[in-house]
Amino acid sequence: MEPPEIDYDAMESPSRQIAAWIRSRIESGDIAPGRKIPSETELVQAFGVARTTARRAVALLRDEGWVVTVAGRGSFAAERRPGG
Amino acid sequence: MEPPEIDYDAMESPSRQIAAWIRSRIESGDIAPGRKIPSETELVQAFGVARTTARRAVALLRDEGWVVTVAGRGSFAAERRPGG
DNA sequence: TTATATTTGTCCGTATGTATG
DNA sequence: ACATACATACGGACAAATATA
Repeated sequence: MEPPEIDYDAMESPSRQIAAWIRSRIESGDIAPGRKIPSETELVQAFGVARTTARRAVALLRDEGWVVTVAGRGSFAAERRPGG
Repeated sequence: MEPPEIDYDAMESPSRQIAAWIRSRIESGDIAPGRKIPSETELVQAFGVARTTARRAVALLRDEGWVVTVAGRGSFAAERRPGG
């Protein structure tokens, strides 16, 4: 699935737009539970954003319970949906 | 028994996946107490990983008490299970 | 004793990925 | 945006321990 372009005129921040895209991939099953989501570097390249922005997007998903982060390895789709 | 393929997108690191495979062989009795586990070189060939990774897998099992290592000879399934 | 092969031990450096300040 | 640290993996080189011919 191709990442959408960031809309810098939108009310939603770039980091939230990226988070929403990853979240939709998890919800649709494109990224199955326990599977790796794109790395920060890959998000930077795919969306053309700063690393900080990519990190914030992943942090949002982590705070929401959508992903689990393992230091040195990456972030992975949670085994169960938040509130599931 | 054929070694499983390493899943590089899984949450579990390659070294832990290899350790889990060896551990299961010991637990099932496939590798009896005192018997030799695969050498680092054999693990490298079987899983297609670097020796560093194979060594880490064995080190994990050693730390957990599943195997005993003898320099120049190899690693062997412990006589008794960890915590047994 | 010497030589060779196997296996583990110990370094080196490079790359990737996340954590923290 | 940057620097540093940590975790993990890859690849290579050589040493030490062990076993066998």
